[in-house]
Amino acid sequence: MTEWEQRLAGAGCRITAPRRAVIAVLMNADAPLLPQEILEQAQTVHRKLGLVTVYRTLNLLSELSLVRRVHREDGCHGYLPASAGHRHALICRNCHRAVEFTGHNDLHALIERVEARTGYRVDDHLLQLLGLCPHCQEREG
Amino acid sequence: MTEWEQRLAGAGCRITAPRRAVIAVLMNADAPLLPQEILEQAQTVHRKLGLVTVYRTLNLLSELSLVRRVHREDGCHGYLPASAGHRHALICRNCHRAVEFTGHNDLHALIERVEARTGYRVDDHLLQLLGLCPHCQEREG
DNA sequence: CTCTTAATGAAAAGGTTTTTCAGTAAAGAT
DNA sequence: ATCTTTACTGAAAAACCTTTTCATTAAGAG
Ligand SMILES: [Mn+2]
Ligand SMILES: [Mn+2]
Ligand SMILES: [Zn+2]
Ligand SMILES: [Zn+2]
Repeated sequence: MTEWEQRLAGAGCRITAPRRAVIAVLMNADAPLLPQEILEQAQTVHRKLGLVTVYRTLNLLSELSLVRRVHREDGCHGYLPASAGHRHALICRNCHRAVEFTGHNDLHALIERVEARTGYRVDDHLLQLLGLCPHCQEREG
Repeated sequence: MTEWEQRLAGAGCRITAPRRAVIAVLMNADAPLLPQEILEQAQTVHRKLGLVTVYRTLNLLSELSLVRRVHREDGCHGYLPASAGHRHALICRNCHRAVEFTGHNDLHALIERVEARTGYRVDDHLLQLLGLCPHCQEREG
């Protein structure tokens, strides 16, 4: 039983074959995957898997903070395995490989300045970085 | 002729009644508007306006950096009038009133640290803050 | 093994955004 | 003011993405 499956079980959820197939695909993903892409890859393991179950499993894994949802310019949402704690995603705009980073200090300072200037109280944020990974820099430069 | 209309004309675009209606709504917006909301408000000025033209005008205004697109948790995109330069949006999660802020210094420092740690070259980012505006803090606290 | 009910998949619905295309009107030329 | 060109428009349809519904299945406790 993987760590993710233990977390599911701990939350009172059943460990089913469809969920295992989705988890197997997501756990090793190094780029954000769309629900449709997850379906196609996971169906090689569990042929009967349906797209609805992919969406339901993604919602479940998101609630457990096992995956992170990233916003794409085209309006779709991709999903990545998430380390524990509050992290953000940096995504290669060429090969889409993603890494996580913590922006805690700089972001906290920024948020305090903005709060002081605007009078707003900030309690959440959305931060994603986009660029070229080392590999794609070589191929392009 | 408004400033926005001058920018459109300068880009070689025609100033039409549908576009004027969309612009009139967006120019004075203080919260992100959905295309459907823009349609409804703009139709009080130009009855025949269609949703397709709202989308087309939003793309046009985005390209000219006259409006900024904000990402909503529900997956839709709202649109706000945008000041010149690179700004970000801070949105009240209660009344949705939005203000802009510049995150230049803190964000630049953060990005340099992330570049050094990951080897990625960062060339774009997505940052939005969410919280309570002063008005809604009073009503809630 | 039996039982309960959470979970599943197919189909349908819901919602947003884009494409198509025939008709319209903006704006430069006459 | 009228003509001409063609960018622009709106209705309809298509293309997507995501959620809801509901009859069926199977996980896992007892
Ligand atoms: Mn988004
Ligand atoms: Mn953060
Ligand atoms: Zn790359
Ligand atoms: Zn507010």
